[in-house]
Amino acid sequence: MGKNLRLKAARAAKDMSQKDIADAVGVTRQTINAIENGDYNPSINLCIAICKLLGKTLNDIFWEDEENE
Amino acid sequence: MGKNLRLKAARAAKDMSQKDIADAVGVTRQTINAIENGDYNPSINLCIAICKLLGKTLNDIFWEDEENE
DNA sequence: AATATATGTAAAATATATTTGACACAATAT
DNA sequence: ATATTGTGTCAAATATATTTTACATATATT
Repeated sequence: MGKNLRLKAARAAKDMSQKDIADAVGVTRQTINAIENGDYNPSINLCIAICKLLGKTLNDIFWEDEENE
Repeated sequence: MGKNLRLKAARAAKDMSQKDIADAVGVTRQTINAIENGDYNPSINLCIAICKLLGKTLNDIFWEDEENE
């Protein structure tokens, strides 16, 4: 899978580090790093928690269609 | 967690059984059943596969906001 | 030069998603 | 009556997400 640049951008927009996100949603820094780098396949609940923290929706960050791919 | 009635409805709209969905996305019937009944926390890739199969987006089926909750 | 923060990565352990096999029940068809 | 399809559920096994610990590099700071 490719990198999740939309996540990286949304995080940058909030000026939060990977560790900030991790602490806020209750996972480790490595998990957030792996998601951003597209290394794996997180659970939907984790995705939802990240989206809510960043003020985005699932489609904003994790859905790929014509507009963002 | 509560039941995922939006998934159940989208499936009904396509006249597909739980097993039909399961076979099409490559998981077992029990997994689809558990997701519909809100028993657990599927991976985002599985959610995406289900959405694409049903012609819906992540927000349609798995995102909870003011409109659908 | 030394310290701190942010990121990338890896191996082993643990938690949990998912499978497999099974049984039950209701509705429908033969 | 019995066979079939769709659903709900459960226990044990397997696959994989996530944690823990650790090391490396780059950048900024004192």
